[in-house]
Amino acid sequence: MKHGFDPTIMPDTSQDLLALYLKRLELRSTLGSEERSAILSLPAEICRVDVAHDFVRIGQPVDHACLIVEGLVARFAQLRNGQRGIVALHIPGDMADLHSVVAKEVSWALHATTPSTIARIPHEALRELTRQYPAIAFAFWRDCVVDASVLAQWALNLSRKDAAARVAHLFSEMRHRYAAIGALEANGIPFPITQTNLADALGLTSIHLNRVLKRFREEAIAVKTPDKVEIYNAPRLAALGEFDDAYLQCLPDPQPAS
Amino acid sequence: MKHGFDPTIMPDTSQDLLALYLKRLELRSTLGSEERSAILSLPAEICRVDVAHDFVRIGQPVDHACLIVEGLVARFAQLRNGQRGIVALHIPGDMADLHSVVAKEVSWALHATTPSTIARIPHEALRELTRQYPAIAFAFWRDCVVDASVLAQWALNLSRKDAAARVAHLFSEMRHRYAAIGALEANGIPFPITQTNLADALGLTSIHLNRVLKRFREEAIAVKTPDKVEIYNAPRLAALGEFDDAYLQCLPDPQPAS
DNA sequence: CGCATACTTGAAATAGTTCAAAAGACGTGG
DNA sequence: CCACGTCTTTTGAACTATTTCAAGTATGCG
Repeated sequence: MKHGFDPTIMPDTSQDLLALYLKRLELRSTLGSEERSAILSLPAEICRVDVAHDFVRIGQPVDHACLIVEGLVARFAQLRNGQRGIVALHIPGDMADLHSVVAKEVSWALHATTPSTIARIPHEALRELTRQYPAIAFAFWRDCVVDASVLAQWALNLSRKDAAARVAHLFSEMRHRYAAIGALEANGIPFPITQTNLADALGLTSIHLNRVLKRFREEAIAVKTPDKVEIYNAPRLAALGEFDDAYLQCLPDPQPAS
Repeated sequence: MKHGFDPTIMPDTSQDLLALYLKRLELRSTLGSEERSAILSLPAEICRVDVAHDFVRIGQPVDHACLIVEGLVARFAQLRNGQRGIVALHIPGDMADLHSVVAKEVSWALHATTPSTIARIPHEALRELTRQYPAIAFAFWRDCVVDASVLAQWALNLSRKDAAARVAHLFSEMRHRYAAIGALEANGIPFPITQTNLADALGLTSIHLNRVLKRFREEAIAVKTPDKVEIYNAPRLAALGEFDDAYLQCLPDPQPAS
């Protein structure tokens, strides 16, 4: 396991995985039946990835994109000098590095914050689909644009909001995204990440984040446990973080997943 | 001029504009001769835009993308409550809102920080090109990905660097980008932006930015004037900002424009 | 049971903000 | 061409959010 992979191939479940991804695409794009079945026929190789392990590294050439099937994955931007920071978090259904299909060079790392499952989809298969179906090309391109939109929102948070608002915004965003894939839990969301990693993503020290979390706990707004965030006052959280879901650009809404 | 436009059509120069854009695309993508001439045949409507005026507004439906021909344009992310901040700066040759070709909703505003010239290219023409030429679809998609890469880098700057490093990084980035379009001046770069707007983009108060600029002036690193930045010590600036051009993802380099 | 990692808390230091105000640039109309 | 108002830049001083340093308490794993 020198790459941190356990590249067990499980072809019988790949339909399910791709259905997950298809559902994700259809959150934002309209596809015809031919295009749908083309997506569902993509080849996929399932891997388990270790926690705290970069399964995509800077500089390393890649010939596949990673669909998150289960778990939580952090995307790190990294400078040549090694300095790095989390710039995005990916949940099941996200194709974490769709960018790599068209990017010359991988300029980020992917890292599981909890033991996770990913599906590796060959770039060439994705490219072939975009050549055959312009609608799929648009859907991929659009998903990259939404990813950029999330990033822009995040830059806005970092530059203008204080610590509490940033935490509140991120919790609200994750809540919205988990809701979109039908994974809201009774009173909260899965969020298996350490305070250290969370602080990194938020541009805070873990010490300061800890104090903010303490405040949220004391004021019964939200409680972070190792694996999840229990949200007791979602409206308050959204207000604190000045959260507005427009930037996630979902389609009018095909009814909330029951 | 109720829209702040002066929609003078100058068809005779549109070849030049599109050549500018083609050159930009070819910085990162390889195109065949058929594709090249398709780009050069795009329809374009030239407009002058007033300084300090949003020529693309949130919510406003758009049916065209804006190619910056001359000047400097800021992209603002904006919340529904009106709070906004600069998340990107665009120089000539940039298609500032290529995203809008595939985005359902425009979630940012474009605003000229100096009197500028833009060319409006109809979405439908751009879409038609991507349907006909997969290579062009890849090139557009790739440019959006690079835009996201710049944004990720910027998020990293905001979350981990102090004021001086952020200023130094932005100056270094702009220098690199102006160099790529062959617009480096003798001892500096064009940068027609007020300290207030620059501070906004950097996530600083204009007061603090002013003190950083003073320091750079005193230490003979760089001097900001209303219209430009004179750079006296580019290596120092790059080191201070820990600038590493990899994220701009240009191709191996077709020789620096003389 | 012991070691490593994650979390929590306190106190001191500081980068950056806020408030306040003056001095310089620039265009407009008298 | 000068006076005026507006906008930008510059500077000072007080304040505060966040970091840094330091230490202690849980928690989980071999």
